[in-house]
Amino acid sequence: MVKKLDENDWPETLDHVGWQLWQATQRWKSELDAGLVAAGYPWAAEARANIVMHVGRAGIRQSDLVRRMGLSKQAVQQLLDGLVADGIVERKADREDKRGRLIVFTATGRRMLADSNRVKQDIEEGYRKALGERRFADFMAMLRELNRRP
Amino acid sequence: MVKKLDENDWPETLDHVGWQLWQATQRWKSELDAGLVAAGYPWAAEARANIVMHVGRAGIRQSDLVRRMGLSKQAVQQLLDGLVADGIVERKADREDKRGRLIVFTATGRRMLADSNRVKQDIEEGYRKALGERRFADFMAMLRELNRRP
DNA sequence: CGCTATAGTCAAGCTTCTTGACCATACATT
DNA sequence: AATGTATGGTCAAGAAGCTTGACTATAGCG
Repeated sequence: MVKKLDENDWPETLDHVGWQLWQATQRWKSELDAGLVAAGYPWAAEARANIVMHVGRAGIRQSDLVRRMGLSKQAVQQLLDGLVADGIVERKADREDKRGRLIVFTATGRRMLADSNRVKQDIEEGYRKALGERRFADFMAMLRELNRRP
Repeated sequence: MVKKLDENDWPETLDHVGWQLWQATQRWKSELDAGLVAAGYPWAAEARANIVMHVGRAGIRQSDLVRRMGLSKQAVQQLLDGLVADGIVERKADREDKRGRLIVFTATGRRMLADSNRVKQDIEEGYRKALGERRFADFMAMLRELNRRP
């Protein structure tokens, strides 16, 4: 008979904020991936898809992407190469800085943005249902507070 | 003059649960890494360090690690190889299942576990201070609720 | 003007994780 | 007991993801 591990059998070290946060994030990400794959973006689970959520209607600077994502600029560059090849974004010259490149959505990209917003709303809906409107609002407020700390 | 992006200038798509969760998790992880590096484990930021927090005093099955970490069994195996080489854990035969291998801490590993628990408590202390005891408890409760959903 | 910081590119390589093929033990069915 | 299938683990090869190093071009400051 194989010993079955149950909830209380796990090592005591495990129940801390970090683990709970990690689990929640993993879960959110995999729900997003599943939703986008279902919406017709089979590569949604790949690394370059992470960039999409950082590009707004106004476009974003490559160097700002680097800061937001916590990756090297070369990594971001490579991920962007992929998205450009997919026809999701394109690099435009930045008028205010000749060194810069502005990343903007193509028509396909705008469609994907809309789709992914829809998926995100669906996921969030699940959170609201689980916690209730009021507590969900509190939850978000606390997350923002934690992330804003110096 | 380079255009400076401020808080309100970010694309509207960004302020969702997933992003906040991702940020919080990243931050927690990097605080843990920094703490462990400071405590004398220079490889704390590397992938194999993630395993340590899953090994309790009683040890854990390799296959249970696989389930908990969301990686392939081969990946877990490789990470474990690293930890064994570091002298942090060892593989023992599992008496209840001759196929299984039990991952247990060495003396060095137990020391690291203690150190990392200390670091985690310090980090959590920061969260408690930021939110207050009461709200932090709520926060954890909500995280657990979200993670327990079917 | 010259100096330093910033934005981006190209190339090479390491780390991390995956897939595929495989062996041994366990468990269920008959 | 005999057989089939699921589970636990290993070995090997390779793809994905990210890094470091070396370089070019523009910006901004003294």
